[in-house]
Amino acid sequence: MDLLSLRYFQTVAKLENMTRAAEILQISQPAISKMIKNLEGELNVKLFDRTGKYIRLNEYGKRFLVKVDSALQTLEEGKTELLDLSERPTGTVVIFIQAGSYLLPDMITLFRQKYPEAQFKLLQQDQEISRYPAFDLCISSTPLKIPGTASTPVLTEEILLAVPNEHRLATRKSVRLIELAEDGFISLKIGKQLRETTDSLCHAAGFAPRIIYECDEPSMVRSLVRSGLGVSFIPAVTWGGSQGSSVVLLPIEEPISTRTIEISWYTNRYMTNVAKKFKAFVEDYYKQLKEDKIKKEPINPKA
DNA sequence: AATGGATAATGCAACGGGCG
DNA sequence: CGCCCGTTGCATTATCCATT
Repeated sequence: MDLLSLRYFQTVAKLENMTRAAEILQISQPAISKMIKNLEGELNVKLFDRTGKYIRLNEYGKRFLVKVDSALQTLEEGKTELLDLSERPTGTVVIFIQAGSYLLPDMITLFRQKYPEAQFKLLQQDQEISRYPAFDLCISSTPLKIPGTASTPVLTEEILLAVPNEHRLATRKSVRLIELAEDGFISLKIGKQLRETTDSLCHAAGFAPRIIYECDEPSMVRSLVRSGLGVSFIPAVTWGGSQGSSVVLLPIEEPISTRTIEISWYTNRYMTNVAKKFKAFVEDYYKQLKEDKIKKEPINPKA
């Protein structure tokens, strides 16, 4: 008694006609006849009454059909349950976060509204981690120098300059970075990717920035900037739009100042379903972020 | 060797049209 | 109407073949 013969029996029992059952099951009619006979032999009881050229399900057959129906249905349910489970992913995503860290809580919150079973483990750059940490996904703003990884860009954004309202450049439409050579900068700590990016921008402009405040967190940079304590670099999209009424954001004309956020993963490592879903979600999130940003504008209403 | 399938042949019973 | 007989539809049996 195997699944095949049970399925055959089920079809024959419902139609009470072997020929039509064979058509539906896409096998020859004698094959059905043989199957049924084998089944009856195994059960030691006839399942059909044969009267002339017709067959009719008898009492034994009826009883057996009830069981077969429920057994096959249980298996079907099992199948869909597993499918559900794989589409509604569970498990932990390990994320190595090198850039855009302060957006991550929002992303995770949104993602977990859709997939509540998903768990996250975050690795941060400043923690003591090996050179090639084990992660499912990495979010960074400079190309990841880890062998065996692939990546895809999710967002390219302009890096703007934030200056206090009363700053001598506040009414300008745009600035050249070299004009800020003598200004005091509020910046992230060394080691943060944005800091490295902006340092090299300054270097390209021909000066080393004078850092007057060095912060751990973007939020700290932003509040110091709002207080008018210095100038700072602000990524146009990921650090949000306006920095408050006391601050003016200026595009940098030269050098061209952008950064690209990308998401990376190990190519030889199996990506779990939940990681796949999150990756797609992150890509979408940044896309949405940029679209929302474009709708707002202009950058410097005072200019 | 066992299994699952195909084809051809066979046998049975109902159907249906024509004829007495 | 009722009977006869060819036709049709169907299950079964026999044999064979491919796959495992």
